[in-house]
Amino acid sequence: MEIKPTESELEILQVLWKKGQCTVRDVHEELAKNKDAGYTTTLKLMQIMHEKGLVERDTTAKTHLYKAIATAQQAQKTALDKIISTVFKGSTADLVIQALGNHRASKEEIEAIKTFLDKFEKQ
Amino acid sequence: MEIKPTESELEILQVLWKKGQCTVRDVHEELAKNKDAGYTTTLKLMQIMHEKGLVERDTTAKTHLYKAIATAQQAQKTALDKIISTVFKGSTADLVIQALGNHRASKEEIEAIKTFLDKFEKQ
DNA sequence: ATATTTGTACGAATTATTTCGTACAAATAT
DNA sequence: ATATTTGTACGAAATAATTCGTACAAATAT
Repeated sequence: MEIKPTESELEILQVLWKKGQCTVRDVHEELAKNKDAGYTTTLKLMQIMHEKGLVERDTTAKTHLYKAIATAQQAQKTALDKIISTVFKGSTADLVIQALGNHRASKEEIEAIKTFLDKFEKQ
Repeated sequence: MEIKPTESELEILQVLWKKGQCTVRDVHEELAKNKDAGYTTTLKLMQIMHEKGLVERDTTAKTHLYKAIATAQQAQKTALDKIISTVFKGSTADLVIQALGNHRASKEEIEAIKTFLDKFEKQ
């Protein structure tokens, strides 16, 4: 399934992934920490996301509850596919090496990756 | 330096990175392979990119020559920073593992990555 | 019971992005 | 010399994304 949220929609999805089911207010409050926009803006965005099928909602109660439909994993895959093809000439290895070079990972992270690679190689 | 091209601008940058200095026609012809838009559309975009400082151009001759200002590497860094923070909760390791899991790399690529990690770890 | 608060709906303004037509100059072909 | 082709400039339309005001209903507080 293709998941192609806009910039602002992604901000909202992040909150939903982190906190699970949320009211508009929950999301808005969270966004307000780093950003400054009106409540109805968030509401409208979430309504649009619902129309687009990015989120599902429970309208049983007066205060609606929203939930992301795609998992963070799916969004991660889409985002990776896109940048690998647009800025990394299709090379996953390039991306990995850049990523490790720029954002230095901790020893534990490096170990985790090596373990992963070993396991991977055995197939 | 922050490099934040739009979707279409990125398509143009890809061509410039691949081919180096280009005329509008060069770029347009390349884009036309996968996409279908008018010549003046490409021209206009490249003019806007010039205004924004994404490309530089040589207007000595009648036919102008364009060149990307940021390197592909810089754009790669920006793109990585962004998705690591937006979809990978800040974890580079998560990104690397996802990337390797989804798009299986060849044995050579995996070796390259392991070598890189070893070298990296020694510091 | 009434006023205030908290919520949704939705139209419309604003801003960003993309697309293209038209004007016109320079170069090239006939 | 003149017509055609190839190029830039630029305004403006079309589309997409974001923001917000206003209306109104339900819940809560006074």
